[in-house]
Amino acid sequence: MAETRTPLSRDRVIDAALALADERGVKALSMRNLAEELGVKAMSLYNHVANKDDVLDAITDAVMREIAAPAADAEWKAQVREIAISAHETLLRHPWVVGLGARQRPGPGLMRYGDSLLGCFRNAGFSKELTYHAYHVIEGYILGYTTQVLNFRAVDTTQLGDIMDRFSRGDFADAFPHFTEHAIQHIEPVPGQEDLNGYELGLDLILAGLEQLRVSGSR
Amino acid sequence: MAETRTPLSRDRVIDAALALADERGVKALSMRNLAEELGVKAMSLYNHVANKDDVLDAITDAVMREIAAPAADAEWKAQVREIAISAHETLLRHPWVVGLGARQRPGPGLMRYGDSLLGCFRNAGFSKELTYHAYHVIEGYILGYTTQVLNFRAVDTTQLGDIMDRFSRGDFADAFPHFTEHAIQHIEPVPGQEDLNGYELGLDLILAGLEQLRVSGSR
DNA sequence: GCTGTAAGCATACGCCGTAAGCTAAACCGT
DNA sequence: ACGGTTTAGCTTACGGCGTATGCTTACAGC
Repeated sequence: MAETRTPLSRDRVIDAALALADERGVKALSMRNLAEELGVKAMSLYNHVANKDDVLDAITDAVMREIAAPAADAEWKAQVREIAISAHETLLRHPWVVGLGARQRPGPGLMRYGDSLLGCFRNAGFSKELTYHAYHVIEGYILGYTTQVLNFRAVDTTQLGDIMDRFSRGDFADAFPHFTEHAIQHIEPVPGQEDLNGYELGLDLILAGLEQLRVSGSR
Repeated sequence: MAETRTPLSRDRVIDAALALADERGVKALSMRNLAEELGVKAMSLYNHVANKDDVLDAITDAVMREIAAPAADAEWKAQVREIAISAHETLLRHPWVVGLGARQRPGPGLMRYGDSLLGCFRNAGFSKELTYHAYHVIEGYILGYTTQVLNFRAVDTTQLGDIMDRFSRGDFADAFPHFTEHAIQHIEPVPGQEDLNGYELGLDLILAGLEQLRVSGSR
């Protein structure tokens, strides 16, 4: 009978946008596609969101909310480790987030995430100044390492195993032997190579370094 | 008289594209704008480049060529340090590069850069496996930390000191005290806070950690 | 001088974000 | 019950984008 469809709302728009970005990539997230997904025309969306940037801000912040908060009673390194691993996994699950760059203003999701990370340091006795830098170091590492993993995945998804062939064939071995060696490690992982997780290796090394600064540090 | 303009060439197109991206941002780098900059119509560019992605690949690789190669006789940590700092500065000089993500195929500039970095590790006695991970860790850190700095700059350039006011006023202090504290450190740097360079602090901490793995490491 | 080829150009297609104004339905105080 | 106001959604349109297609012009080699 009456084909009454549920009306739009900001939340429905944002949810659909997040799903669309996850399923078809951020490039397919246009206002027209998003509207179609909702059975509506593009301009109708503007009754519920300010503009596309507003949508991007909102879905980014929604992703940040997925990052785990640490167990409150754990030791600081374990807490930061948990957050960092959860952030890594979350950003891998929504590969388009890191490509968006920083959205204009921090939303509540980002603030909650940042606050819990910063809290780990402060509660462990890190000084204000050291916390400031420790936060940037960890954040940089999480963001950068994750971006690299995603970049690599995006490249080999997009056809072009032919560049891999060129490495395997040794086309660049004379000019760039180390780079060739590295490329081949990517192409033909040796058994056991991925046993030790590169992300956690770097993470633990940073945590150990920060611990040293903490105990040594009036700073 | 004969207003004979110098003809187009791939290099002229790429050079102009790099200049345009630096001067007006990557958003202004459209085929139409680029053509106009060269006194030509958009489609003429396609006689010299395959498509826009080709242009982006090329200017990205050109930037990579600016990163310094390390002094050959230095100790490995000093070498990696020099590369990492040069990479950081180079990427800050061309703020659009990190926003482009990984281009499809590595060009000679990236290969030379990667090869010299990997060479530092291999020549210092790092095993193949440890080098593989050390490279990712350092690369991730460089990329991520630099991206953060650029994100922060982009945000405060784009108007919106009003969000800063909200932090200064303490609007979020109850819900997110640590994040508020951190935001205020950004807004009102304490004298001496920037004396210690956060980037180098994290970098040295990673280098020290890698050194430990190197000496301890059969890995 | 003729001809083949390459460089530059004009036009056009299907995308994009969104400004402006329209219509129809829902809600309101009376 | 009714008139007026608000709202949600739609239509149309503008100026931008990357680039496919096919034309014209100029020059190179014979």
